[in-house]
Amino acid sequence: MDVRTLCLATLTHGAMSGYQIKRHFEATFSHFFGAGYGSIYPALSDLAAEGLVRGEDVAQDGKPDKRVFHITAAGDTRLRATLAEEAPRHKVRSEFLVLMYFAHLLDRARLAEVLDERERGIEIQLAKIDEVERCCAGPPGLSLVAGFGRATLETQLDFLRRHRERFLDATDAANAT
Amino acid sequence: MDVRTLCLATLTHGAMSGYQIKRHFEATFSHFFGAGYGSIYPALSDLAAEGLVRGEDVAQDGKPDKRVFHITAAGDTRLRATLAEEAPRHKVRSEFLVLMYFAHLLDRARLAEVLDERERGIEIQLAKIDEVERCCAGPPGLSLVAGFGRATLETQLDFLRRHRERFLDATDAANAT
DNA sequence: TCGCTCATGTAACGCGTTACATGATTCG
DNA sequence: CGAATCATGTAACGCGTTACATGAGCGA
Repeated sequence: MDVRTLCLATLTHGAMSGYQIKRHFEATFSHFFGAGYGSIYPALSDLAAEGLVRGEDVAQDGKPDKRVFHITAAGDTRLRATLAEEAPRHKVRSEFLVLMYFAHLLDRARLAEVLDERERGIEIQLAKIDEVERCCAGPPGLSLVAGFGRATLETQLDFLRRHRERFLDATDAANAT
Repeated sequence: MDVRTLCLATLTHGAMSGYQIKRHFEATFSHFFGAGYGSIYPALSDLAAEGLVRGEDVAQDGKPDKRVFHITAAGDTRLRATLAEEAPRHKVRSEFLVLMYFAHLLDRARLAEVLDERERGIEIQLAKIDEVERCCAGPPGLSLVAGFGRATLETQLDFLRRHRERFLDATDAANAT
Protein backbone atom coordinates (compact mmCIF):
# COMPACT_ATOMS: atom_id res chain seq x y z
CA MET A 1 0.00 0.00 0.00
CA ASP A 2 1.40 3.32 -1.02
CA VAL A 3 0.79 6.94 -0.18
CA ARG A 4 -1.63 7.21 -3.10
CA THR A 5 -4.01 4.69 -1.58
CA LEU A 6 -3.69 6.31 1.82
CA CYS A 7 -4.60 9.72 0.39
CA LEU A 8 -7.55 8.22 -1.41
CA ALA A 9 -8.75 6.55 1.78
CA THR A 10 -8.31 9.72 3.80
CA LEU A 11 -10.51 11.62 1.37
CA THR A 12 -13.43 9.35 2.30
CA HIS A 13 -13.58 11.48 5.49
CA GLY A 14 -14.33 14.55 3.41
CA ALA A 15 -12.70 16.94 0.97
CA MET A 16 -9.20 18.11 1.90
CA SER A 17 -6.16 19.85 0.49
CA GLY A 18 -2.71 18.27 0.35
CA TYR A 19 -1.63 20.37 3.28
CA GLN A 20 -4.60 19.29 5.36
CA ILE A 21 -3.98 15.65 4.51
CA LYS A 22 -0.43 15.94 5.78
CA ARG A 23 -1.67 17.52 9.03
CA HIS A 24 -4.21 14.75 9.38
CA PHE A 25 -1.55 12.07 8.84
CA GLU A 26 0.64 13.55 11.52
CA ALA A 27 -2.13 13.90 14.04
CA THR A 28 -3.74 10.54 13.43
CA PHE A 29 -1.21 7.88 12.51
CA SER A 30 2.24 9.33 12.75
CA HIS A 31 3.05 6.42 15.06
CA PHE A 32 2.66 3.84 12.31
CA PHE A 33 2.84 5.63 8.98
CA GLY A 34 4.72 8.65 7.71
CA ALA A 35 4.45 10.68 4.53
CA GLY A 36 5.92 13.99 3.42
CA TYR A 37 4.75 16.61 0.95
CA GLY A 38 7.09 15.12 -1.60
CA SER A 39 4.89 12.02 -1.61
CA ILE A 40 1.49 13.53 -1.02
CA TYR A 41 1.33 16.24 -3.69
CA PRO A 42 2.46 13.98 -6.53
CA ALA A 43 0.09 11.28 -5.28
CA LEU A 44 -2.82 13.71 -5.45
CA SER A 45 -1.84 14.79 -8.98
CA ASP A 46 -1.69 11.16 -10.12
CA LEU A 47 -5.06 10.37 -8.56
CA ALA A 48 -6.59 13.40 -10.24
CA ALA A 49 -5.09 12.39 -13.60
CA GLU A 50 -6.73 8.98 -13.23
CA GLY A 51 -10.08 10.52 -12.32
CA LEU A 52 -10.10 8.96 -8.85
CA VAL A 53 -10.21 12.35 -7.15
CA ARG A 54 -11.15 15.82 -8.32
CA GLY A 55 -9.62 19.06 -7.09
CA GLU A 56 -10.97 22.59 -6.93
CA ASP A 57 -9.11 25.76 -6.16
CA VAL A 58 -10.53 27.62 -3.23
CA ALA A 59 -9.66 31.22 -2.44
CA GLN A 60 -9.18 32.14 1.22
CA ASP A 61 -8.77 35.55 2.78
CA GLY A 62 -5.60 36.07 4.74
CA LYS A 63 -4.29 32.72 3.55
CA PRO A 64 -2.96 31.35 0.28
CA ASP A 65 -5.36 29.63 -2.08
CA LYS A 66 -5.75 25.94 -1.60
CA ARG A 67 -6.69 23.06 -3.85
CA VAL A 68 -9.34 20.96 -2.18
CA PHE A 69 -9.72 17.38 -3.37
CA HIS A 70 -12.71 15.11 -3.08
CA ILE A 71 -12.99 11.46 -3.98
CA THR A 72 -15.04 10.44 -7.04
CA ALA A 73 -17.32 7.43 -7.48
CA ALA A 74 -14.58 5.76 -9.50
CA GLY A 75 -12.14 6.52 -6.72
CA ASP A 76 -14.36 4.94 -4.12
CA THR A 77 -14.76 1.80 -6.21
CA ARG A 78 -11.04 1.54 -6.82
CA LEU A 79 -10.26 2.15 -3.17
CA ARG A 80 -12.50 -0.65 -1.92
CA ALA A 81 -11.07 -3.03 -4.51
CA THR A 82 -7.53 -2.16 -3.49
CA LEU A 83 -8.20 -2.56 0.23
CA ALA A 84 -9.91 -5.88 -0.39
CA GLU A 85 -7.08 -7.39 -2.43
CA GLU A 86 -3.84 -6.13 -1.01
CA ALA A 87 -1.88 -8.14 1.53
CA PRO A 88 -1.12 -5.57 4.23
CA ARG A 89 2.42 -5.51 5.58
CA HIS A 90 3.68 -4.46 8.97
CA LYS A 91 7.27 -3.36 8.84
CA VAL A 92 9.56 -2.25 11.59
CA ARG A 93 13.00 -0.86 10.89
CA SER A 94 14.72 0.04 14.08
CA GLU A 95 18.21 1.41 14.02
CA PHE A 96 17.69 1.95 17.72
CA LEU A 97 17.44 -1.79 18.36
CA VAL A 98 20.46 -2.41 16.15
CA LEU A 99 22.39 -0.05 18.40
CA MET A 100 21.12 -1.84 21.50
CA TYR A 101 22.16 -5.16 20.02
CA PHE A 102 25.65 -3.81 19.52
CA ALA A 103 25.66 -1.96 22.85
CA HIS A 104 29.05 -3.43 23.71
CA LEU A 105 30.58 -1.27 20.97
CA LEU A 106 29.26 1.93 22.60
CA ASP A 107 30.28 3.78 25.72
CA ARG A 108 27.96 4.23 28.65
CA ALA A 109 27.28 7.93 28.13
CA ARG A 110 26.32 7.42 24.53
CA LEU A 111 24.06 4.51 25.46
CA ALA A 112 22.29 6.61 28.08
CA GLU A 113 21.78 9.37 25.53
CA VAL A 114 20.30 6.99 22.96
CA LEU A 115 18.01 5.46 25.57
CA ASP A 116 16.78 8.89 26.67
CA GLU A 117 16.10 9.91 23.11
CA ARG A 118 14.02 6.82 22.42
CA GLU A 119 12.03 7.33 25.59
CA ARG A 120 11.30 10.90 24.61
CA GLY A 121 10.21 9.77 21.15
CA ILE A 122 7.79 7.27 22.64
CA GLU A 123 6.39 9.85 25.03
CA ILE A 124 5.73 12.25 22.19
CA GLN A 125 3.88 9.61 20.23
CA LEU A 126 1.82 8.64 23.26
CA ALA A 127 0.88 12.28 23.76
CA LYS A 128 -0.26 12.51 20.14
CA ILE A 129 -2.41 9.42 20.51
CA ASP A 130 -4.05 10.81 23.64
CA GLU A 131 -4.76 14.04 21.88
CA VAL A 132 -6.29 12.56 18.77
CA GLU A 133 -8.53 10.29 20.82
CA ARG A 134 -9.72 13.13 23.04
CA CYS A 135 -10.41 15.83 20.52
CA CYS A 136 -11.22 14.32 17.16
CA ALA A 137 -14.03 12.31 15.76
CA GLY A 138 -13.07 9.52 13.41
CA PRO A 139 -14.05 6.17 11.97
CA PRO A 140 -14.60 3.20 14.32
CA GLY A 141 -11.09 2.00 13.52
CA LEU A 142 -9.56 5.07 15.13
CA SER A 143 -9.94 3.93 18.73
CA LEU A 144 -8.76 0.43 17.84
CA VAL A 145 -5.63 1.69 16.16
CA ALA A 146 -5.03 4.21 18.94
CA GLY A 147 -5.41 1.45 21.51
CA PHE A 148 -3.01 -0.79 19.62
CA GLY A 149 -0.46 2.01 19.43
CA ARG A 150 -0.84 2.95 23.06
CA ALA A 151 -0.50 -0.64 24.26
CA THR A 152 2.61 -1.12 22.11
CA LEU A 153 4.30 2.12 23.11
CA GLU A 154 3.50 1.78 26.82
CA THR A 155 4.96 -1.71 26.84
CA GLN A 156 8.11 -0.50 25.16
CA LEU A 157 8.50 2.50 27.44
CA ASP A 158 7.99 0.28 30.46
CA PHE A 159 10.56 -2.19 29.17
CA LEU A 160 13.16 0.49 28.57
CA ARG A 161 12.65 1.97 32.03
CA ARG A 162 12.68 -1.31 33.90
CA HIS A 163 15.77 -2.62 32.14
CA ARG A 164 17.67 0.63 31.96
CA GLU A 165 20.44 -0.62 34.23
CA ARG A 166 20.78 -3.83 32.29
CA PHE A 167 21.05 -1.82 29.07
CA LEU A 168 23.71 0.44 30.53
CA ASP A 169 25.64 -2.54 31.89
CA ALA A 170 25.72 -4.17 28.46
CA THR A 171 28.44 -1.70 27.68
CA ASP A 172 30.71 -2.34 30.65
CA ALA A 173 31.35 -6.01 30.11
CA ALA A 174 33.55 -5.62 27.06
CA ASN A 175 34.19 -1.92 27.14
CA ALA A 176 35.46 -0.23 30.26
CA THR A 177 35.05 3.47 29.50
CA MET B 1 22.08 3.53 9.49
CA ASP B 2 22.22 1.43 6.38
CA VAL B 3 22.84 -2.18 5.53
CA ARG B 4 26.54 -1.45 5.07
CA THR B 5 26.96 -0.48 8.71
CA LEU B 6 24.92 -3.44 9.84
CA CYS B 7 27.13 -5.84 7.85
CA LEU B 8 30.22 -4.25 9.30
CA ALA B 9 28.86 -4.58 12.81
CA THR B 10 27.84 -8.18 12.25
CA LEU B 11 31.38 -9.07 11.20
CA THR B 12 32.60 -8.12 14.68
CA HIS B 13 31.14 -11.50 15.70
CA GLY B 14 33.56 -13.26 13.39
CA ALA B 15 34.26 -13.82 9.71
CA MET B 16 31.23 -14.61 7.57
CA SER B 17 30.09 -14.85 3.97
CA GLY B 18 27.27 -12.78 2.52
CA TYR B 19 25.01 -15.79 2.64
CA GLN B 20 25.79 -16.44 6.30
CA ILE B 21 25.18 -12.79 7.15
CA LYS B 22 21.72 -12.99 5.60
CA ARG B 23 20.95 -16.15 7.61
CA HIS B 24 22.17 -14.41 10.73
CA PHE B 25 19.99 -11.38 10.07
CA GLU B 26 16.93 -13.54 9.65
CA ALA B 27 17.54 -15.55 12.75
CA THR B 28 18.53 -12.70 15.01
CA PHE B 29 16.68 -9.52 14.14
CA SER B 30 14.17 -10.21 11.47
CA HIS B 31 11.58 -8.68 13.82
CA PHE B 32 13.11 -5.22 13.59
CA PHE B 33 15.37 -5.12 10.55
CA GLY B 34 15.26 -6.74 7.14
CA ALA B 35 17.81 -6.98 4.36
CA GLY B 36 17.97 -8.99 1.16
CA TYR B 37 20.87 -10.25 -0.92
CA GLY B 38 20.40 -7.30 -3.21
CA SER B 39 21.52 -5.06 -0.36
CA ILE B 40 24.04 -7.29 1.37
CA TYR B 41 26.31 -8.34 -1.51
CA PRO B 42 26.80 -4.81 -2.86
CA ALA B 43 27.33 -3.56 0.69
CA LEU B 44 30.11 -6.09 1.20
CA SER B 45 31.74 -5.13 -2.10
CA ASP B 46 31.68 -1.46 -1.14
CA LEU B 47 33.13 -2.14 2.28
CA ALA B 48 35.91 -4.23 0.73
CA ALA B 49 36.65 -1.46 -1.78
CA GLU B 50 37.04 0.98 1.11
CA GLY B 51 39.31 -1.39 3.00
CA LEU B 52 36.90 -1.76 5.92
CA VAL B 53 36.56 -5.49 5.39
CA ARG B 54 38.63 -8.06 3.56
CA GLY B 55 37.30 -11.15 1.82
CA GLU B 56 38.89 -14.49 1.02
CA ASP B 57 37.55 -17.23 -1.19
CA VAL B 58 37.18 -20.52 0.62
CA ALA B 59 36.67 -23.81 -1.17
CA GLN B 60 34.20 -26.27 0.35
CA ASP B 61 33.55 -29.86 -0.58
CA GLY B 62 30.04 -30.70 -1.58
CA LYS B 63 29.14 -27.01 -1.53
CA PRO B 64 29.92 -24.00 -3.70
CA ASP B 65 32.89 -21.83 -2.84
CA LYS B 66 32.21 -18.96 -0.52
CA ARG B 67 33.79 -15.59 0.06
CA VAL B 68 34.39 -15.09 3.75
CA PHE B 69 34.76 -11.53 4.98
CA HIS B 70 36.46 -10.30 8.11
CA ILE B 71 36.56 -6.79 9.51
CA THR B 72 39.83 -4.81 9.37
CA ALA B 73 41.27 -2.46 11.96
CA ALA B 74 40.13 0.47 9.82
CA GLY B 75 36.68 -1.10 9.67
CA ASP B 76 36.49 -1.39 13.42
CA THR B 77 37.51 2.23 13.90
CA ARG B 78 34.99 3.45 11.34
CA LEU B 79 32.24 1.30 12.82
CA ARG B 80 32.67 2.68 16.33
CA ALA B 81 32.76 6.23 14.99
CA THR B 82 29.58 5.65 13.00
CA LEU B 83 27.70 4.09 15.91
CA ALA B 84 28.79 6.90 18.21
CA GLU B 85 27.60 9.71 15.93
CA GLU B 86 24.48 8.55 14.18
CA ALA B 87 21.04 9.39 15.54
CA PRO B 88 19.26 6.02 15.48
CA ARG B 89 15.73 5.98 14.10
CA HIS B 90 12.88 3.66 14.91
CA LYS B 91 10.41 3.48 12.08
CA VAL B 92 7.16 1.62 11.82
CA ARG B 93 5.24 1.40 8.59
CA SER B 94 2.11 -0.60 9.06
CA GLU B 95 -0.27 -1.11 6.20
CA PHE B 96 -2.05 -3.47 8.57
CA LEU B 97 -2.95 -0.61 10.92
CA VAL B 98 -4.00 1.53 7.98
CA LEU B 99 -6.42 -1.21 7.05
CA MET B 100 -7.71 -1.42 10.61
CA TYR B 101 -8.19 2.33 10.65
CA PHE B 102 -10.32 2.04 7.52
CA ALA B 103 -12.04 -1.14 8.70
CA HIS B 104 -15.43 0.34 7.85
CA LEU B 105 -14.51 0.08 4.16
CA LEU B 106 -13.93 -3.67 4.44
CA ASP B 107 -16.29 -6.59 4.84
CA ARG B 108 -16.24 -8.82 7.88
CA ALA B 109 -14.70 -11.86 6.18
CA ARG B 110 -11.85 -9.84 4.80
CA LEU B 111 -11.23 -8.22 8.17
CA ALA B 112 -11.10 -11.63 9.87
CA GLU B 113 -8.63 -12.83 7.27
CA VAL B 114 -6.36 -9.83 7.75
CA LEU B 115 -6.51 -10.20 11.52
CA ASP B 116 -5.62 -13.90 11.32
CA GLU B 117 -2.70 -13.18 9.05
CA ARG B 118 -1.27 -10.58 11.38
CA GLU B 119 -1.61 -12.92 14.35
CA ARG B 120 0.22 -15.63 12.46
CA GLY B 121 2.99 -13.19 11.53
CA ILE B 122 3.45 -12.23 15.16
CA GLU B 123 3.51 -15.86 16.26
CA ILE B 124 6.22 -16.64 13.73
CA GLN B 125 8.35 -13.78 14.95
CA LEU B 126 7.87 -14.81 18.57
CA ALA B 127 8.96 -18.34 17.71
CA LYS B 128 12.10 -16.99 16.07
CA ILE B 129 12.95 -14.92 19.12
CA ASP B 130 12.53 -17.93 21.40
CA GLU B 131 14.76 -19.99 19.18
CA VAL B 132 17.57 -17.47 18.91
CA GLU B 133 17.61 -16.95 22.66
CA ARG B 134 17.67 -20.67 23.39
CA CYS B 135 20.26 -21.90 20.93
CA CYS B 136 22.65 -19.13 20.08
CA ALA B 137 25.29 -17.24 21.95
CA GLY B 138 25.48 -13.54 21.24
CA PRO B 139 26.50 -10.17 22.57
CA PRO B 140 24.94 -8.88 25.81
CA GLY B 141 22.52 -6.81 23.74
CA LEU B 142 20.92 -9.93 22.32
CA SER B 143 18.79 -10.77 25.32
CA LEU B 144 17.77 -7.12 25.74
CA VAL B 145 16.66 -6.81 22.14
CA ALA B 146 14.96 -10.19 22.28
CA GLY B 147 13.14 -9.14 25.43
CA PHE B 148 12.06 -5.87 23.86
CA GLY B 149 10.75 -7.70 20.82
CA ARG B 150 8.97 -10.33 22.85
CA ALA B 151 7.30 -7.77 25.09
CA THR B 152 6.17 -5.76 22.09
CA LEU B 153 4.86 -8.70 20.10
CA GLU B 154 3.12 -10.35 23.04
CA THR B 155 1.35 -7.10 23.85
CA GLN B 156 0.20 -6.73 20.27
CA LEU B 157 -0.95 -10.34 20.00
CA ASP B 158 -2.85 -9.99 23.26
CA PHE B 159 -4.46 -6.77 22.07
CA LEU B 160 -5.58 -8.31 18.78
CA ARG B 161 -7.06 -11.34 20.53
CA ARG B 162 -8.83 -9.42 23.25
CA HIS B 163 -10.35 -6.88 20.89
CA ARG B 164 -11.09 -9.22 18.01
CA GLU B 165 -14.84 -8.76 18.32
CA ARG B 166 -14.51 -5.01 18.46
CA PHE B 167 -12.35 -5.11 15.33
CA LEU B 168 -14.86 -7.26 13.51
CA ASP B 169 -17.71 -5.03 14.59
CA ALA B 170 -15.96 -1.96 13.20
CA THR B 171 -17.13 -3.20 9.85
CA ASP B 172 -20.80 -3.67 10.60
CA ALA B 173 -21.61 -0.14 11.64
CA ALA B 174 -21.38 1.35 8.17
CA ASN B 175 -21.20 -1.73 6.05
CA ALA B 176 -23.78 -4.47 6.42
CA THR B 177 -22.37 -7.29 4.31
C1' DT C 1 13.41 -36.70 -10.74
C1' DC C 2 11.74 -32.71 -8.10
C1' DG C 3 12.63 -29.35 -5.04
C1' DC C 4 15.39 -27.46 -1.41
C1' DT C 5 19.77 -25.63 0.42
C1' DC C 6 24.05 -23.47 -0.36
C1' DA C 7 26.15 -19.70 -2.87
C1' DT C 8 27.08 -15.16 -5.47
C1' DG C 9 25.96 -11.65 -7.82
C1' DT C 10 23.58 -7.88 -11.29
C1' DA C 11 20.16 -4.65 -12.97
C1' DA C 12 16.01 -2.34 -13.17
C1' DC C 13 12.52 -0.46 -10.75
C1' DG C 14 9.79 1.81 -7.35
C1' DC C 15 9.18 4.83 -3.87
C1' DG C 16 10.02 7.68 -0.29
C1' DT C 17 13.14 11.40 1.66
C1' DT C 18 15.35 15.72 1.39
C1' DA C 19 16.29 19.92 -0.26
C1' DC C 20 14.98 23.65 -2.84
C1' DA C 21 11.90 27.50 -4.44
C1' DT C 22 8.28 31.02 -3.22
C1' DG C 23 5.34 33.98 -0.69
C1' DA C 24 1.54 36.16 2.19
C1' DT C 25 0.01 36.64 6.95
C1' DT C 26 -0.08 36.52 11.86
C1' DC C 27 1.73 36.49 16.43
C1' DG C 28 5.10 37.60 19.94
C1' DC D 1 11.49 42.40 13.17
C1' DG D 2 11.72 37.38 13.19
C1' DA D 3 9.56 33.09 13.43
C1' DA D 4 5.86 30.21 12.63
C1' DT D 5 1.81 28.89 9.94
C1' DC D 6 -0.56 28.21 5.73
C1' DA D 7 0.15 26.63 1.10
C1' DT D 8 1.92 24.16 -3.33
C1' DG D 9 4.90 22.10 -5.78
C1' DT D 10 9.57 20.14 -8.27
C1' DA D 11 13.82 17.58 -8.77
C1' DA D 12 17.53 14.93 -7.42
C1' DC D 13 19.04 11.52 -4.68
C1' DG D 14 19.41 7.40 -1.98
C1' DC D 15 18.27 3.02 -0.93
C1' DG D 16 15.93 -1.01 -0.60
C1' DT D 17 13.04 -4.55 -3.13
C1' DT D 18 12.34 -7.70 -6.72
C1' DA D 19 13.42 -10.30 -10.40
C1' DC D 20 16.70 -12.48 -13.01
C1' DA D 21 20.78 -15.50 -13.99
C1' DT D 22 23.51 -19.69 -12.76
C1' DG D 23 24.84 -23.99 -10.78
C1' DA D 24 26.30 -28.02 -7.85
C1' DG D 25 24.83 -31.30 -4.33
C1' DC D 26 21.37 -33.76 -1.39
C1' DG D 27 17.24 -35.87 0.40
C1' DA D 28 12.51 -37.57 -0.63
